[in-house]
Amino acid sequence: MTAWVRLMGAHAAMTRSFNADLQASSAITVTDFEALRRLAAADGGRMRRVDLAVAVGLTASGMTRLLDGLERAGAVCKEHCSSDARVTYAAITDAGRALLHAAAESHLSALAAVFSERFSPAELDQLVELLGRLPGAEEDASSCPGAAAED
Amino acid sequence: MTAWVRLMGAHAAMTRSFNADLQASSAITVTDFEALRRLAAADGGRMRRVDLAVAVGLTASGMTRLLDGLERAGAVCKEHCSSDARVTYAAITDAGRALLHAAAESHLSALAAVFSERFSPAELDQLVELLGRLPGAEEDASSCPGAAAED
DNA sequence: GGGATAAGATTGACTCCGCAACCAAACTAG
DNA sequence: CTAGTTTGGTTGCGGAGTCAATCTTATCCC
Repeated sequence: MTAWVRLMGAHAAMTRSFNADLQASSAITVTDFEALRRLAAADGGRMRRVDLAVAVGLTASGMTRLLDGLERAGAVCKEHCSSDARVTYAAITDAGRALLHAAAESHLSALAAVFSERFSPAELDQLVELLGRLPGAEEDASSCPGAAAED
Repeated sequence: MTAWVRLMGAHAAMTRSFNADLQASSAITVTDFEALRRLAAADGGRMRRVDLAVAVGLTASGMTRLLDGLERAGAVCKEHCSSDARVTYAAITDAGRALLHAAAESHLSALAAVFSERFSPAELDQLVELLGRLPGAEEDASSCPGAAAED
């Protein structure tokens, strides 16, 4: 139970801190950042909205709202799938990549600082491995098998 | 960075799941639960609102709102401090203890299940220790030195 | 083919909670 | 004693994200 309490505390504190930084420097949230990062890394710079949602740990409706914001900001756009009219892709735009790049600069170094000043590389590996066993973690680079649908 | 991503994912998934359970069984959230737990464990069943806020990882305003809810539910009440008119204590009521007890039944076992089926006791210790180094964790049983004010 | 069922996506209403601004009480000087 | 500063606490406003309901398109099965 202590593990859960500490995880909650760490998440709350770090999220608040990183959100404040990102908000000030790029007007985005940590979840926005994570979504952009996933899109930028995805094949073709786009993903189905559902897949993106589970990747970043949101529900489908949460993803709709998050993408509303990013779309208003011009960072992503919708693309339709010709083979299945139900799906719409979220695709990162050039402006979105620029935004991500600008935000990454300070965010990634802040992130690295927090962890590297507290853990040795071996300990960090340990932590990553242990966290990966929890539900909802490990939605990493996998789960994109049928990513090659057309337009 | 993977550690941060996994922490976010695990937090999102587990919070949603636990919240759903607690909401259904006792009409409270995981944060409510944590606050009640802290109060029940505190000396005299009460804490200054600020101290409680940092203990559960909220801001002062978040704590005001959370306690509004618990007070409406009759689970906590306010107590004034005679030696410092600024502070109000949050004190757990008998109804609050009953609520906590009822909620703990299923919540703690769900919690134990999630962790025990994924980690050995030694690994769990490891995880607790590593998480404890992160900012915002470790707001545990310490930090209540001057808890013996009057009235 | 034609109706049930499922999957992707969106919307409305709601909760939680943070920030910034604020008030009041308490220390700290000059 | 009075003026500034700090600390505890609350409130207006707004953002983020959930759930439940809904709509549309696919798929399954007879």
